[in-house]
Amino acid sequence: MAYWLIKSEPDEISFDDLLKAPDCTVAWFGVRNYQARNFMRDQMCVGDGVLFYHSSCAVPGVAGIAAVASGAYPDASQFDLASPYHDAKATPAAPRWVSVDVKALHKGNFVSLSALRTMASLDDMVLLQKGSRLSISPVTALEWHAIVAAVGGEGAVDGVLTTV
DNA sequence: GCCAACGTTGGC
DNA sequence: GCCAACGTTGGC
Repeated sequence: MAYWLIKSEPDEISFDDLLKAPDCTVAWFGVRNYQARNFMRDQMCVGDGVLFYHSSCAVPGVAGIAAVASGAYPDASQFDLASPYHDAKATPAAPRWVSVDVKALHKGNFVSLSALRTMASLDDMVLLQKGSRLSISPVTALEWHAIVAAVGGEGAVDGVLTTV
């Protein structure tokens, strides 16, 4: 059982989009960073908790709580010539990039980046470190519980995430 | 739009 | 394997 924060530009996929999707689930594709890929490929498990973060927008912050809903599988967009995520060096026999499915669990309070920065328990959070650009970053249990409490999602999340 | 920080590429 | 140049991220 692990916890993660994933960044999305809300213009591309917002937390509301996730809630509107079938089964509140979307494929998380387009990650083109090796460290983030390795987290998905090697460590993410079904039932892990996910903080869904809106980046590159007017008010960045945690927009909702989600869960990992699949193991890693090849990201189809790497083979798609028409996709901005196409990768000429990837082949179906030797894929480079992976996706996981992400399922929305609860939308509560929006917790802005500036609010996160005021929370003492988050001083060491990867997201808040200077120059941190990882689109997927690990979250400690302490950080998870502090942010879920700020979102107001304890009830909705309790018992939903599985123990792996 | 600016710019700091970081990742990737490619020549040597 | 070094490292300069370049591209990207993302807050402001």
